[in-house]
Formats: sequence, structure tokens, C-alpha cells
Amino acid sequence: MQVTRAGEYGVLGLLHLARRGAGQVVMIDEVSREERIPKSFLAKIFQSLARAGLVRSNRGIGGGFALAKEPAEITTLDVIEAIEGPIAFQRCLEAPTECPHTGGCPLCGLFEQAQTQVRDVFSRTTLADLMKSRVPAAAPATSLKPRAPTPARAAV
Amino acid sequence: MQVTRAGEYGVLGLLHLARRGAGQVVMIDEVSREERIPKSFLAKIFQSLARAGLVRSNRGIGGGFALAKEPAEITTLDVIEAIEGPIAFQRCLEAPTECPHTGGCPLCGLFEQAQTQVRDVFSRTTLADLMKSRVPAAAPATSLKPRAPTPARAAV
DNA sequence: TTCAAACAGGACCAAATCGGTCCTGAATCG
DNA sequence: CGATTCAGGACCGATTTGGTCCTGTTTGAA
Ligand code: SF4
Ligand code: SF4
Repeated sequence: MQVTRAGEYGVLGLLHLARRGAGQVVMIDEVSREERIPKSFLAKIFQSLARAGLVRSNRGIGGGFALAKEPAEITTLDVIEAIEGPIAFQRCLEAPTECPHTGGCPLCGLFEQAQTQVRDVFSRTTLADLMKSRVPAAAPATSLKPRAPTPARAAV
Repeated sequence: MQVTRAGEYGVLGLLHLARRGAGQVVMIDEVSREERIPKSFLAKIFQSLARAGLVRSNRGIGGGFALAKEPAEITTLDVIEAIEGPIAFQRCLEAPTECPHTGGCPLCGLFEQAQTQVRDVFSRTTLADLMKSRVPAAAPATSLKPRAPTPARAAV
């Protein structure tokens, strides 16, 4: 039950591109250095992102990566699923499965519900939202404002 | 991003106890057979459940497991966390971490939000709810009614 | 035209996690 | 006592995670 490092690094990386401004071409090397992400690993991650069309790559001298869309058009769900594949809480929710309980299993519905919730959260938060929510450097970073604000009770 | 088999089997197993009626002592062997769960594996899972106080175990002839509380008092979150440990979407959300981004990371807030959502879904659904939602044997098992009904838009 | 910069892609790898199995031991009942 | 049932730990193979590295290919500039 975790977002993998790859997924997290992907969002962090794209966020870096977004902060550098629209259409700016930035090298893997800079993103890696500034965001403290292993370069080779980040390179692989950006490959997925490029294949998913979230980012455009240019080779050669002055090459690098640039966002393919507006930051407000890229949701964290796009990013995470481009890297990790579709979010699925259980095998029955991602492919027609041969699970022995499939007929009338009460759990499917529950897992589907949970899954929908997290996809919702991720799909309504864009890179632009994350940029805005960037807190200075201290204070609990707990106050994130997605486009459609949810109650989100404080204590878990 | 999946609930493990162990977690799933745990809920399924307890659900079986719940269906057998209050206080009923049932052997691992029966649960395993009826729910199609590998016996040795299920035994390990029930050990966690017993340690967490969700279930009481009795050894010897006529021994087995019985729910330690009412089905309506046991949430799926209890069960899953008893088995898998606390649900945490990222390392920063489960322990004071040495993540280089910790100061003012915009992602923490997002992950926390997603995590809260799934804990909410799981914590408001009890074994009793799951029993009620058991569909006959066909029809999409998508209609689960938790205690506090959520809008839950149909298409994802 | 050549060369160095920069990404593309695949092979590879260690470590952790998952999904179990198995064996010994202790409790309990008859 | 002895059969039964759980407790707990050791172990195991497969998969996933989190990377590294090496060989291209593309591109711009000298
Ligand atoms: S047990 Fe139920 S929830 Fe789990 S995979 Fe099978 S059908 Fe889906
Ligand atoms: S990068 Fe941010 S979200 Fe991820 S672990 Fe570090 S602080 Fe938490």
C-alpha cells in the first residue's frame, strides 16, 4: 500500500519542470541534482513519462525534457499511472481474473470504493495545484488545496 | 498499491466467522476449506488477528477461533492493519524520516489526503456491513453500502 | 564531418516483499 | 496419556523494487 519511489520521483521531477516555466527544456542532470534523485533511475522514469506523452524529450547538445502540456493539465494520477501502471487495489479490479471468490465477493465493492477515492484525489490534483501549495520551508505541509476542496478531517 | 493477499484473506476469514454466528468457535481447517484459502497461510494470518485481539483462539479438541467482538464492532481497517501494519502511502507518513524533501514537500499533503480517504473507507465498513452487502451470486458486486453512504460516482 | 552532449532502451543486479510451507512445541480435552 | 488444535519460527521460491550500467541513436556545434 505505497506509492513507489518511481512514482514519487516522477511527480517531483515534473514539478521541477513546471517550476522552471512553460516549455523550458531542462536536462535530466539538473533535475536529478536539484531534486536529489539518482540520475540513472530518473532517466528511466522520464522515459515512461515521455512515452505517455506527458513530456517531450530532445537529444543532443542543449537537449533535455520539457512538459508537453500546461501544469494545470497534468494530474498526479496521469503521472503515477504512467509510471506504475493503473492503480488497482486488487487483482479483480484490474483484469478479468480467475479468483475463486469472484462470484458475489463482498470485498470487491469495498476495494473498488477505496480505489476510486484515491484515484479521485490524485486526478483532481494537478502539477499547478502542487506548485501553489508549496510551503516556504517549515510548518506542517498538511494544508494542500486541491481544485475541489474536500473536508478532510485533520486527525487520522 | 495493493491490499495484500494476507489482508484480503484476513477479512474473508473473519467474515466467515461472523457468518457462523456470534461466539461460534470455528477451526482454521473449516475456514480454509470453505473460503479456499491455503490452510498454513491462513493459520499465520489468524495468529496476527489473535494478537491484535480481534479474535480469540482455543486449543485442543473442539478448539478454534471465535470473534472477540461483534461483527459491527470490527472494521476492515482494524483487520487489514492488524495484518499488514499501518496503511501508509509514503515513508514520511509512517515514521519520522530522513527523506531529503521532508522540509516543505508538497507531496506529503497529497499522499496524506489519499491515505486518509482509504482509511476512511475501510474504517467505516465493518464486518456486519460486508455481511449485509453479500450479493446472491451474480450481478456486479459494485453496490456496497457503508455506514455513512458516500456519493461514489459510478464510472472511474 | 566529426565529435561531444544528451536521451533511448535493454541487460543486469541486490535487496526487500509476497505468498506461502513446514516443523517443533505448547495447551487442552477426553 | 494421546489426539487435537493453535503458536511461533525457520525457511523458501517468485516477484517487485530500486537502482546501475552499457550500448546505441539523435542532434547541434565546432
Ligand atoms: S477475493 Fe474478492 S476482492 Fe479479492 S480478488 Fe477475489 S473477487 Fe476480488
Ligand atoms: S518526498 Fe515528500 S512525500 Fe515523499 S517521502 Fe519525502 S517528504 Fe514524504
